Amino acid sequence: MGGIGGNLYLSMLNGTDTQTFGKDTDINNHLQRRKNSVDFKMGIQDTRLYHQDSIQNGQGGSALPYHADQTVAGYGAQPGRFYSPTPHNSCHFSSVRSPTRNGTGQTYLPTGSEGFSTTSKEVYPASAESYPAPVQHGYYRAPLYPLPGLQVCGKTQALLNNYPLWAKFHKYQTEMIITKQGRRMFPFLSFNISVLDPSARYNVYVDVVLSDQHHWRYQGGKWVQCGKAEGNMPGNRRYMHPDSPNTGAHWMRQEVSFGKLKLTNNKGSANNVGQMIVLQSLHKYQPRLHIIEVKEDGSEDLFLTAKAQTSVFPETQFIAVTAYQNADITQLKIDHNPFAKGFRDNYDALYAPPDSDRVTPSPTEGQQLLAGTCYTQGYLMDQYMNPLPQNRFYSREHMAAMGHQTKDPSASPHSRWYLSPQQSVTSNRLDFNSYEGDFSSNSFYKPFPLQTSAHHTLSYYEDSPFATASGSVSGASSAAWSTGRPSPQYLNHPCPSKVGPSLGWFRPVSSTSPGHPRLHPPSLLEPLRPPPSLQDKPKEAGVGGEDPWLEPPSVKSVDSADSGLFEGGAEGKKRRVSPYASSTENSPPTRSVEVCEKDCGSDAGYYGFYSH
DNA sequence: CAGTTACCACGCGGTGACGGGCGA
DNA sequence: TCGCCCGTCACCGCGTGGTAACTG
Repeated sequence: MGGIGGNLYLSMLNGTDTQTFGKDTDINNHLQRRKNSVDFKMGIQDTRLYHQDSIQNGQGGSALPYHADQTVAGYGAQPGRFYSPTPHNSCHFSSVRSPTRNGTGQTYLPTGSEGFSTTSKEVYPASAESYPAPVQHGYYRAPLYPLPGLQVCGKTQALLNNYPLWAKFHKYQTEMIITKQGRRMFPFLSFNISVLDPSARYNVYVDVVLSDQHHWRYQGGKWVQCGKAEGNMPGNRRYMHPDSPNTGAHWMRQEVSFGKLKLTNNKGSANNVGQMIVLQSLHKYQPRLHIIEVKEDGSEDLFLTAKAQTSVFPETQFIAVTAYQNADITQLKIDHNPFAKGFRDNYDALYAPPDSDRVTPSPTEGQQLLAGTCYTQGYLMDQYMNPLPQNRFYSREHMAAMGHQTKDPSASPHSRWYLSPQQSVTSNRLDFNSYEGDFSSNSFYKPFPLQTSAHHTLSYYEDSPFATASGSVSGASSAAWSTGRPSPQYLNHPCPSKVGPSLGWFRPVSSTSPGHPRLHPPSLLEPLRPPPSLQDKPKEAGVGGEDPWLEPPSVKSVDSADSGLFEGGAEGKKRRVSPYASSTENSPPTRSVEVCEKDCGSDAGYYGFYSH
């Protein structure tokens, strides 16, 4: 077991700033030293430090060494269980972890006894029925996990970066299209990995296993089980991250994403076998993240393999389909996947259900929001918390009328509330070789201030808007929120407090709600809270009225012209500015730059994620 | 009839060709 | 005049969901 003997375990989540504490006094001392550590404060005020041993003990482990560290945090987690169900933090996780539509055992619990094989035998062994969730899930003690989408296995922490989006899909039972030529996942899997040995080498890969032994069918607006799953499905079900093998430092340095992973139903496909995972339609699958230490030459050592870490995020469960069944899922995909933008403009008019049935907020709802906030574009952002279709609610003229500088993404005082960590992705993502270089050059893409790696010392905070405890954020400095990790939505995750304003997705876990006096000095987190104008806004009612912590219903993202790729020249002439080059001019070197230089020396285009 | 497949239009970014401005 | 830099434009490829035709 990879426990650390009962020491409280604090991590900045980026793995480069992890410390262990033997005593509470150590924590307090550390707190003094690290006043600005938002993560840390979260841990303190919620007394939800990671307790490795407890976590480990909660797994009900396996005799197999490999699975000894397998983490199934959150599996079968019941509403309010993932989070501390304390009054001030009454967890709305239930709204995230949707119950199955048919009431059957969606929260199928892997026991960790399955192996790596790609055969059907790796199906989670027991039936759903055999897993009365309250007993089966690995973490009975709720408070141990302060962050959804975070899993600690052994020493390693894996954070599901786009957790909110996954959760949003999960709420409606995620469907993933599979085609013969392979279809990318959306949302895709993206993790932040921490607490690895920086010098050791690891393979990081994802496999997809059957989530249950049932065949599913969509009937009457619900997914219902229908017969047994077909076993012994041939084909690859493992996708090795192209950077593998690589050092722990490498994996921890950047986000590890699997955006190019493709799903196919073509069993005989010999092409791109390395990039494709073969699945069967109408079966429910569970992706798993594996981190295996390997030898210097990259080969897997039996002993090291035994220490492999596996993380399972139930929210990433999906049903493979050849055509979308649930219109809600279709709508979510259209709304969030930038490649589906072509379906956004007329979709509402053609297909939109009544507002009350909408998955995503109606224009009316969106218009209630402050305009002009999310000035990002494209896939990466959408992947995290995409705005609604860009054109849906706010025309550029409207934005201008609202007094926002559409040319300056950071100009909006509220923009950072909608900024996606996916922007950071552009500078901190590990995905194939496509993350080529510096996308953070524009000031808009400053590293996320919570990073405390060697690349980003706390001094960063001093320059960040958070250092100005006033909470007033200049447009320029607000950009600091635009990138990096961990994702704001983790730091401020869900747990929409009943007393709190909307935008719970961005609310600090810490609560300043009545009855729960602040246990800490003004936190750097506080500026994270939405500005008053947003706070005062009535809670958005999505479908079901419950994911206030997700992205705001309407956010204006911008096209390239507004994304900072262009800027006014000295002569007022519109001048194209390379998104990759400006860092040398006005922006301090960013982490991504370093990463770029160290790793590949190429530049990471924003959309480079999709480079081929 | 349910599920699968192939094709479609769409939006987007990347790329290269082309031309204009500017300095040597 | 030449070379360089930069901006504009068109084209291309990719990935997307929709849809009709096909299949078992």
